[in-house]
Amino acid sequence: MTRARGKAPTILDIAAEAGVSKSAVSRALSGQGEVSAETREKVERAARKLGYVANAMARGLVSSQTKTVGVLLRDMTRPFYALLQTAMQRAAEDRGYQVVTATSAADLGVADALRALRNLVSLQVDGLVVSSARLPSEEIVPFIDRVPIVVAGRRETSRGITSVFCDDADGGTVLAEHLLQLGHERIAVVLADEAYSLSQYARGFAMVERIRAVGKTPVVWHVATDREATQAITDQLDGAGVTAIMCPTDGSAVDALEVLRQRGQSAPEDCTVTGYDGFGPLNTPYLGLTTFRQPVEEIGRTSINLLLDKIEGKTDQDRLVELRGSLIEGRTAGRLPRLP
Amino acid sequence: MTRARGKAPTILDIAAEAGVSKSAVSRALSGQGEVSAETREKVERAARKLGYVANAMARGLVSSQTKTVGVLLRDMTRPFYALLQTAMQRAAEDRGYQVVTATSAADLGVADALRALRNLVSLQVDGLVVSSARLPSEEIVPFIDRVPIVVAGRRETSRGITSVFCDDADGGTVLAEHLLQLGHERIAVVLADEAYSLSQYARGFAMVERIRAVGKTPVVWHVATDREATQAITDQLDGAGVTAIMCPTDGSAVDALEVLRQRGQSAPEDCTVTGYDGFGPLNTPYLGLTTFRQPVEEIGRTSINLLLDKIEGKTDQDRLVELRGSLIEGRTAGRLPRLP
DNA sequence: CTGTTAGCGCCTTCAT
DNA sequence: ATGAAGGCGCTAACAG
Repeated sequence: MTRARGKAPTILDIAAEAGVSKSAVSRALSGQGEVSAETREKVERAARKLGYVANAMARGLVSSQTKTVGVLLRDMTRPFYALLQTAMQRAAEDRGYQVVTATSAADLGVADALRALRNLVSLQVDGLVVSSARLPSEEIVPFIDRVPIVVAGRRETSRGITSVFCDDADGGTVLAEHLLQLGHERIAVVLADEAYSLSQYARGFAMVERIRAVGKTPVVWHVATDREATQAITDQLDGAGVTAIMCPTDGSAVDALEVLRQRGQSAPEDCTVTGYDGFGPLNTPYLGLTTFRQPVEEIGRTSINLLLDKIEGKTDQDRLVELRGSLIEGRTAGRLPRLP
Repeated sequence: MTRARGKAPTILDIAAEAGVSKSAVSRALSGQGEVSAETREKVERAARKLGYVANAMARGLVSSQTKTVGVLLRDMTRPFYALLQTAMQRAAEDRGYQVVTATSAADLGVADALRALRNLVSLQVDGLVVSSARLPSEEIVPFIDRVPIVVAGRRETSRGITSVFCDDADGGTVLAEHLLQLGHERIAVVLADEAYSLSQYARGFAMVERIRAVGKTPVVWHVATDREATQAITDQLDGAGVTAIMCPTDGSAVDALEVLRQRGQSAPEDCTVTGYDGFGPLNTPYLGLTTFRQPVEEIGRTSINLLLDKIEGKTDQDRLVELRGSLIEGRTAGRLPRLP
């Protein structure tokens, strides 16, 4: 029942049209090898006329390089990954590579991630950027001697893997320090489960550590994921006597603000609230979140550049690149407010 | 300088390892054709042992179908496209297809979009979903008899193209009607340029129309893009005497709220504000935006399903699928407030 | 049920 | 500078 689709023209069709051999066409179109100006001209006209588009499969099959890098992302609906993707795309494009992205709809489970990874490898990508805080490194290792790999967004020390990530400990420490400077004595930290996100856990852990380091006792509210912050805060805010709530993401910080709002309270008058991320739609002056900005774009750009350097043999070294973010002083954190 | 990368094993290696012919291997691994349980067993063991991953290029070259659909998106940093991507990914996965996404970093210009489109075609995708409100249909047409195409997010009437989109006129009308019901007499509409976004323009236009239809005069503030709403509102709010501002997106609605906040005002007490989209991080009860929700997930899912139906020859018909969203009554719109 | 054979579209020596 | 020929890894007819 399908409408007859015109078979895509091949170099043979062009060769016939232009009255030259297929190798001449190949040379003219790929830019490799010598061709006379006249031949090139004829070939190009024929190609345009027939609407020729090279078959990347056939090309990749013989040349065993596809000028394509595979990117495995955890979940595109999170601004972090969306921005990462965009930054990578741009960086790759600048160096003449194409990006093929694989994601699972929801959070990528290990099995899904592996399948996606195999698909990418199957597509003969020249390199791989893996950014899925959940995929254990053991699963990645089997691929490292088949294709260069860069892990983005988390520290990865396996031999043969370069990783680019943000120093979560630094961010958590800086934020906690900021609140301590503001005079807060009793601070709640919403701590996400390690299994859910290494990064969220790391930054929260650093906050806790920093608060302890100055002799104060943090109030730790464990949550499975940052999306459950609302529930945790609602349940435990009363009587906790905290003057500040530190959240693992900007999204959960907004949730915290909502809990306060429902009680007729607001930040920072009644309680200080901090987030973490500093990008995306929530990064708006209207909300004015006090948060820590992750250098997403830089992570993306750096990842791609290091990967392409590896692919092109410009370097043989694995590296650990740790990027730092910066504190954003918004309006949701203030000096120690009156205690209830 | 590159570390020697182990050549990927081919079916020949597996055939040797398993002691069978390469076609037996092909049959066993691809699931096509009959194979004895014993052979299959041997082959699978060998494949696992050697870490075999099929070469999608070779496979696609001969079978001329790749079980891959290409998706061209305008800009991944916008939640709309990110969510669309995710929904498509999920739908495709459910039917055994892989999604290859192409985007430009910034807004996809026509030239970029075309290049990306060619790349996708070059990869021999079995079908294409195009979602770039800017790419003129003339540019798409040349591809329609090479590969099935679905346009997502905008109405497209060219022969051979199925399109799935949201009824922006309906959304704009519903929102405007809502405000009129609330008693607003003088309403500002922030209208984005048609060249920038057909959708944003269409919904704004519908708002204007609806307001006129009941004999009132809308105050139209033209902007090049929704991202410039802050400037436009700041410049023109004073003395405009409006009691409500209708914005083309939720992002710009938040910008409007910020303009009010800087004047010590707020919605809906001093001025009603509405957005448009109803998804992503801004869709949070804390903001409580009165807005119109676009059925992004549904657009994505439907697009993929229609595309795959076309690919698999289940249908030969082009369709125009118009989906409807729904009004979200938040807290930023209220009854006619006191006039200043 | 299995092995043999012929390409898929392209690039790449090798002659010319 | 150009054409002829071989093969990349795989599937899909064929025979057996």
